[in-house]
Amino acid sequence: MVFRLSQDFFERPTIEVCKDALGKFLVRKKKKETTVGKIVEVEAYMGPRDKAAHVRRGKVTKRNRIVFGKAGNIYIYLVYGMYWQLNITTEREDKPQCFLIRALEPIQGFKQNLSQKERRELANGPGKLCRWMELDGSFYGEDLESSSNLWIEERGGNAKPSQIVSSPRIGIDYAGEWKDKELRFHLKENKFVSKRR
DNA sequence: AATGCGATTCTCT
DNA sequence: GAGAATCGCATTT
Repeated sequence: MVFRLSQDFFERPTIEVCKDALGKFLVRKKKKETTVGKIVEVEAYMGPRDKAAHVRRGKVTKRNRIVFGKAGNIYIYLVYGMYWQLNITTEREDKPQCFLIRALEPIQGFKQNLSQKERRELANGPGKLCRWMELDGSFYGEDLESSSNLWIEERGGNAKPSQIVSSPRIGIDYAGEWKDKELRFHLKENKFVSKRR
């Protein structure tokens, strides 16, 4: 059975949401076609005490304000002047946390004559999956429970705990003692996880 | 008003 | 493995 995840899925402890998000399907309805990708890699950002998080120090800014809102909304921002990063808010308003989607296994919405390698390269990174699905700042604050353009589906079958691998997060070496915490989760031996270690 | 850099990716070596 | 691309935003002056 197939159904869209509602807010109560996201309004839970971020690490649980991360693990349960693996194996779910991100659906992006464009004007002419619909793209679908299986979520295979995510990272948790644990709020003000997390030195890698944008909400560290607990200060609300123009960029991070949506993280201080309710769960199940899109937090999307630009890094390095060119790459969008797709995050989803979790927990209640008093816990400004979120998770980053780092890689998708493309399921639908790409040329059928792609080579295995080309399909692997389509969404195996947080910037690349946004480029593929044409996600940008216009999606800031989008509500996954009610949006007609973007949502997450369960299609039966969740990832078993034995299939989930945890590791340190990517690209946050500045985060002090938070640098080594295993807050990155991906599906074991999945060929579509991002390259960087 | 100015500065410095990033939750990345690509190219070249 | 190193360096460039490229700009909005947070922080400092």
